[in-house]
Amino acid sequence: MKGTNIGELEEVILLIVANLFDNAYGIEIKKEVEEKCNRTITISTVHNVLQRLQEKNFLESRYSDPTPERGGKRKLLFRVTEAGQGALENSREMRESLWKTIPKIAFDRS
Amino acid sequence: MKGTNIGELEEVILLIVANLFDNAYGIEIKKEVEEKCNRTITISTVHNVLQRLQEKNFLESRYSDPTPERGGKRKLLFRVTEAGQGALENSREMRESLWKTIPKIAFDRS
DNA sequence: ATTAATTTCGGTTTTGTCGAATAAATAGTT
DNA sequence: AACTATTTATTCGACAAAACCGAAATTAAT
Repeated sequence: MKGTNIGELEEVILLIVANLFDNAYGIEIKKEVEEKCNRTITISTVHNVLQRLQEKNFLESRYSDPTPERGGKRKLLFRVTEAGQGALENSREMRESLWKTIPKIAFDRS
Repeated sequence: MKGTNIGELEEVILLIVANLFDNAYGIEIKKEVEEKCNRTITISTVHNVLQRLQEKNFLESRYSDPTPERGGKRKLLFRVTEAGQGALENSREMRESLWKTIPKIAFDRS
């Protein structure tokens, strides 16, 4: 991959960020990935991917204000960029077009 | 990933193998990936992924007879296994469900 | 100080990638 | 028939990028 492509986990995290809308930050994203995708993932992995996605300009981020709870330090909030949205739509369309042309017999087992 | 997960390229190659039905072998797969996904890829990459997919039991293979053309040596033909089909369906459903719940506003830009 | 929520750092394994080597078949040449 | 190009294919060995984790650092509230 030449830096412009999008990996499997990158794609789901992009999708999760879009879903989380204005509460998309590390820990919340980790929770959603685990729930929605039925898989475990560490917070370090999430942040690692988030950073790569930002370097590729598929995500942008800003810091929130700290919340008034114990340990409530400021959060790094993410949002999908226009480029990110484009990448998401491209891979969706590409895969759907492949699904459409799979011959019926392909999945028959004898 | 503990060997049971499926990468981005692994997924498209699985899809292409299903599409190619009974002519799914290295070079043909390479051509299809390049056409359908609008990206370049070497034959070594294709074979490498094919092999991993087989180790994961998402693909099975058999040798064809040689074809009667110049250099027409036997081909290694691939077919998606039941497990492979399952993996494909799972990731499709997972992504579609994420798409469905993205709030309308998420992709609005101000 | 201590505790809690969050992100950052350093490193390992798995996936994605390629160039070059090898194998097997046909066509042409001697 | 035996050899040697040429063509279609797959295998090998190596490296880069993506996926992954444990532990350290940071920041706010108690």
